Amino acid sequence: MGISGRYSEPDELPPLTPTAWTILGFLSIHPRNGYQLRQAVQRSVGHFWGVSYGQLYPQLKVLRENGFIEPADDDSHQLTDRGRAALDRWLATPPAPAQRRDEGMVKLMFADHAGPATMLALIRHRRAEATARRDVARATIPGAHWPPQAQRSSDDVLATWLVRAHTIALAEAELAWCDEAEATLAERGVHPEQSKGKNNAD
Amino acid sequence: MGISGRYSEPDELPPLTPTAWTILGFLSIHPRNGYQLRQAVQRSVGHFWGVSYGQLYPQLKVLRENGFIEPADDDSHQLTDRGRAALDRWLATPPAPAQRRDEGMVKLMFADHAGPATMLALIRHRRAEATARRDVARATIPGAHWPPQAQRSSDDVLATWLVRAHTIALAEAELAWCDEAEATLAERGVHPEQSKGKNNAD
DNA sequence: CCTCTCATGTAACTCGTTACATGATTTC
DNA sequence: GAAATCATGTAACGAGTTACATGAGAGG
Repeated sequence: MGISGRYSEPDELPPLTPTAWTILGFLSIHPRNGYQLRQAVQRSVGHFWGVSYGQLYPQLKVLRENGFIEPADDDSHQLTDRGRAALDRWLATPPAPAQRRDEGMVKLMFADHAGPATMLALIRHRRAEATARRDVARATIPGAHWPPQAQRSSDDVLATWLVRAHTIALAEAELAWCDEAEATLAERGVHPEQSKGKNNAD
Repeated sequence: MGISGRYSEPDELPPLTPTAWTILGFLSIHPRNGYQLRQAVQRSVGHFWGVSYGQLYPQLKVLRENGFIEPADDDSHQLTDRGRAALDRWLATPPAPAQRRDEGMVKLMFADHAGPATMLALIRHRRAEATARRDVARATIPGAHWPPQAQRSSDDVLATWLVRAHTIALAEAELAWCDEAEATLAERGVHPEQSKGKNNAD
């Protein structure tokens, strides 16, 4: 609880969108322009947090109006003290429950009706996506994300390592589930070659 | 994918929202009214697919206008043949990529700056949510979801079993990650009591 | 010169949620 | 007869995406 610092407004946070806070977070590592910001988000948290240009520039404006960021020497945006303090308070509040929107899982829910081929196709689609996610995360070299002049030593590496490990762990769990699911289907006599649709490669 | 039947429109799907298709999917199991529909969705796919009342009734209307559902004897909605055919085609198309909106992970990304206590709090919050998810899924008895008169025997059970297994698998992976994360923090001598670290290499 | 990447923005739109409004029926 | 649950809807709002518009600078 006890935040002791006093700023122009008390303990409460301004009602920024989660995306605005995310932007603020990325700027807390080092100043960037909008374009670099977008790239950094895509690269590091891309598959559990998206920021489109349609959001990015308006939100940057909002952050500027709140006095949380200011223009740096070059054309990049940098955190102000107010911004840093606000970010800290945001980080200390419990996160909103994670949301998922998993259409593939919904389809699976009804796919038995459409036939085992459809079911298998869904599982393989999922496997392909999980594999890609895992491989991208594996290929990521921790600590090599940001330009050297902005390195903030081992702590940053820890955070990115945790995020990366999370991505890999969930992807692997997904893959294990795919194995299990396909095995269960096979057990029940369902095989890829059998039945209606031969699935063209997707 | 050889769908041979001919309906008033050719192979292409009408541009329904994913939510509308989901509703159609649930009605393909057995007729329900809006209220029951919502409950079923919440219970079975609640944490990767939400349907609010603000969407539900308008989408039911859309489905009705498309001739995909019709009123049953009681006040429930039931699938038409057209509806069933459309559902099958939808199921056969590749699912949209799964989306996530995981604020907790984003916070973690910047939490080292705010201090190890914040980091630990985030991990524990995540652990609590994952535990709850896993336990709810575990407590679910497969096949007991829907009224007996509508049982469609083993296939439906398979689908729900797969979904349930998926939920449990991902939740457990999340928990394993929490263990690992906390262990890593402990290894580095990071404990909740320590306050904000030294940063700023610049 | 043309194309690609960098860079910044806006307008229209979609999807979805929250909060509200209403009333019937059941249960205590 | 009060409260809870069942049941159906709508209006206002919010967040985010897509597509568009524009232009600078670099490299072929």
